Amino acid sequence: MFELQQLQQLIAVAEAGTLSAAAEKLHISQPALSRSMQKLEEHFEAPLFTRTKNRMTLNETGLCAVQYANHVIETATAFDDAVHEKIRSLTRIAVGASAPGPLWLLMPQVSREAPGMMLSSVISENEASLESGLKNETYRLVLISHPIEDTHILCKRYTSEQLFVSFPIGHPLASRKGILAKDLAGLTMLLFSNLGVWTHFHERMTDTHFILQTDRQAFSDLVTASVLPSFVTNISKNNQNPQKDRIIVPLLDADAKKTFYLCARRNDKALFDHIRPRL
Amino acid sequence: MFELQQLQQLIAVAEAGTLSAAAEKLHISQPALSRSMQKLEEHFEAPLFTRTKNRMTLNETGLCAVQYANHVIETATAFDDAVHEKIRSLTRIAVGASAPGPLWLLMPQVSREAPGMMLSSVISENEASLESGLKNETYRLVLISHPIEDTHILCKRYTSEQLFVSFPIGHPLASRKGILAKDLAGLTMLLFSNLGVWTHFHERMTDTHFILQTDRQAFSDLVTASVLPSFVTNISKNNQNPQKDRIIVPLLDADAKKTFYLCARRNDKALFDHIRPRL
DNA sequence: GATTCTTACGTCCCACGTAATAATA
DNA sequence: TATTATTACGTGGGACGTAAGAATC
Repeated sequence: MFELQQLQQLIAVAEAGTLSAAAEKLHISQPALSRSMQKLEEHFEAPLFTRTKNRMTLNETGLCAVQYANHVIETATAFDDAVHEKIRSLTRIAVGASAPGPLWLLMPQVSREAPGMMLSSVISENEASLESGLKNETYRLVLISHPIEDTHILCKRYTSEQLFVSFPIGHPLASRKGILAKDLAGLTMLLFSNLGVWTHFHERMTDTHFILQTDRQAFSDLVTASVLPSFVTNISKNNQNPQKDRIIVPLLDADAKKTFYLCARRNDKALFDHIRPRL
Repeated sequence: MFELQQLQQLIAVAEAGTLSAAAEKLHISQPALSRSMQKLEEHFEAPLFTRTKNRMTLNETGLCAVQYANHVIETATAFDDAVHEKIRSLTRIAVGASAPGPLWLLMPQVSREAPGMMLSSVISENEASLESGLKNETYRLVLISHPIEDTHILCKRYTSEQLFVSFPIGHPLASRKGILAKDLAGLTMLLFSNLGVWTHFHERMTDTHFILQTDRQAFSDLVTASVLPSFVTNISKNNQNPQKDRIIVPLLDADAKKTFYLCARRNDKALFDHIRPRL
């Protein structure tokens, strides 16, 4: 049987036009490539090139072979990719979530339940894409703010997250027992980006000015260093170093509290069951 | 890149169940196969088998790989076949004819015009299949008893063939200047098989008894040795050793004379034009 | 003379088979 | 004990690169 390498070389020669150029592209010597093509011709017991003394051109057979060779290489590459992807899917747990907070709770638990596995996570405000990502095996676990009704999907309440506003001591609103989003009109606030579905909450607050920070550490430093109010949740309060000199006031709007659901495919029941809700 | 051979080996292992059995089937040693599979695993940087001390079983990745590997091998085999077929079609001239006589005239001409090419010929009474065979490149040349009207097909009168009956000297009908098929009613005749469209002629002669001979030499010997009448044509007269002690009488039926047309695809004009009609 | 392909030649690596090892049924 | 897979080891063939040759532009 011929070798895949020979087909790749044949294609390279067809693309480069000359043996020399193809050999250079393939990082082998011209004689090596010459012999390799001769071997291929021996295999087929027919010439693939018309040869003059210092020129080699694909003949009709060769052109036909190049066409098919491309197809073979494509198939072989697809094989390679598919197996690698299979391996990745068996050694990696991808988690999708529509908010960072619940994800902070979940990831350590997954890590504990699946030691040695590579973990990756994605935050997206698009819960429909997370749901379809779960179904098409892009994600093994998904956290979203509504349950999925589907016989192939396992789903349970995982945790709830409540928004607060963090004011510096002495801020006019710091003394309130609770406030509404509209009370923040006219203020300038610090906002961490990539907040998943929470994005929808502050998108409605068109009268408040937000300074967006994409870097988590920079955001944290800014909060401590400035007197600007920022958002906090019941989860982020516990997961980050506590902010001194700050008063936390709950947001009373209906959509300032969300329940997140953990979802997995039915065939992943073992992993799903091992992960305890954090209510 | 991995090797096609490794994929074939992987498939063999999957089918055989054990390395030993697969190695035997592949005519290589167990250690060689063991190492080859290890190489494949190295390539993927992941195990394809679950191993106990004296047992090797495909794991989920391996099973997945086997599936895809089958597809790759199929594609590679198709490539091999396609190129070989291309080579065959470029080194062989297949001729289809609806009668042996005109073919006897044609083949030496083709041989002279295409030296070094492999020649093959088929005789068929089904002229429609010959025509479609020409169009789908099964045949490069076709001889049939009617012209083809098609812009993609070249067609010209090639030769005519006239039937005679060969009688031994002294036969009651031997003195006739000409006879009709119905005059042969009640006689027993020698008939060579595989006569293409001429088959239709003697199929109508239900009152004549035919002794069929499939072997050309045996037929010839029988004609010389027996006193039975047989068919002859203007072409076979010249192409075979002349029959001593025989009188030849022309058949006067309308369909005892046929004109044969040489047909080729338009893109084959060079070959077509080089072949002179034999009228 | 520069380019291009082929042939010749020497080298080195790799894949093989044999043999030995280890574990299991 | 027979079967099965892996490891160790020595060998031979093959593919490579360098160098030389031949022909063309």
